Amino acid sequence: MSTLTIGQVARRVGIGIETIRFYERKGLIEEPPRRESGYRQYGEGDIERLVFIQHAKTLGFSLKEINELLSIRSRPDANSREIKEIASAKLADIDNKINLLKRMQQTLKKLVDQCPGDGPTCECPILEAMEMDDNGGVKMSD
Amino acid sequence: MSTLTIGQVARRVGIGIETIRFYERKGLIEEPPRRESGYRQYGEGDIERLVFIQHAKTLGFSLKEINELLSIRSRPDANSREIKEIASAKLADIDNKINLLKRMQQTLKKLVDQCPGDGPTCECPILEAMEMDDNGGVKMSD
DNA sequence: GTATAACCTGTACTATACTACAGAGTCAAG
DNA sequence: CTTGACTCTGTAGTATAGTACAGGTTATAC
Repeated sequence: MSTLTIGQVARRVGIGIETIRFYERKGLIEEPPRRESGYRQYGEGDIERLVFIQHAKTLGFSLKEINELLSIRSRPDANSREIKEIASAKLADIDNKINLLKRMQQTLKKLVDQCPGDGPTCECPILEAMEMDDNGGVKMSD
Repeated sequence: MSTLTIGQVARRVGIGIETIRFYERKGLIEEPPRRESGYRQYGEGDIERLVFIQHAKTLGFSLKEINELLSIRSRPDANSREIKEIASAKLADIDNKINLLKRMQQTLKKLVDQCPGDGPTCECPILEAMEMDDNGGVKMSD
């Protein structure tokens, strides 16, 4: 079985060398065997694991959560219910983030539309909204 | 004119004392005058400024951006166009974040729906999606 | 045989937004 | 006058996810 150096792995996965060592320190990937020189020796399994990490990241999982997913994945008696629960929680998480952002979007869009985009800032509805204690028709709280 | 201690300000605005000092260090609020003892003396203007900061935060502005908004606000010759530009940029920013999250949401929802929530993890479509190099109908890239 | 590319460890720094002390001094109530 | 609450400065830690060296060793190409 051929082995890969850290640089080859980095290029194949499309991440930085430092990132791989960082993941190792974080326990996301195992410490690989070393050559006599101390150089890390990786195999195809490490590539797969790193690709898994990248994919999980694009789905919104944090490194901590990815670590959990990985340890479930490597437990032979693991049930897919465990994975589904984590994924569902993440989905709820994403829903909440979207809702929060949508509220921000709505409020801000209203203010931007109201702003003439010219004239003194003392009449700017955007600033006014942020200055006001009780608010002129625009909700500011979460 | 009455003055307020940092603790009184913190209570009125609903933030921590340390946060106020942190904002001072960051230049978001000015260094207030001091009593002979060294105690900070705040006025109503400081309360308003801190409330402004809180409101801007709920609209999604970072402290750096809030600093910009504040400095524009305090410039007498400032034009509301400057504010509108910053707000529009932030709005575009929020739109992008929402779109990214929506893509995550879609992909993840599909996977969660496909997962039986029982059985071995080797058959879990969520894990499979993250493992695969080329993907089984589910897009993983941004 | 030498140049240089790649690798090693360890530490420190980036950004964001706080939060938590320690140790000392001050203020207000009883 | 004492006690406890409050405030001061300065430093360090939290979480997240890396990135960037310095200084030294090893591998590889010519």
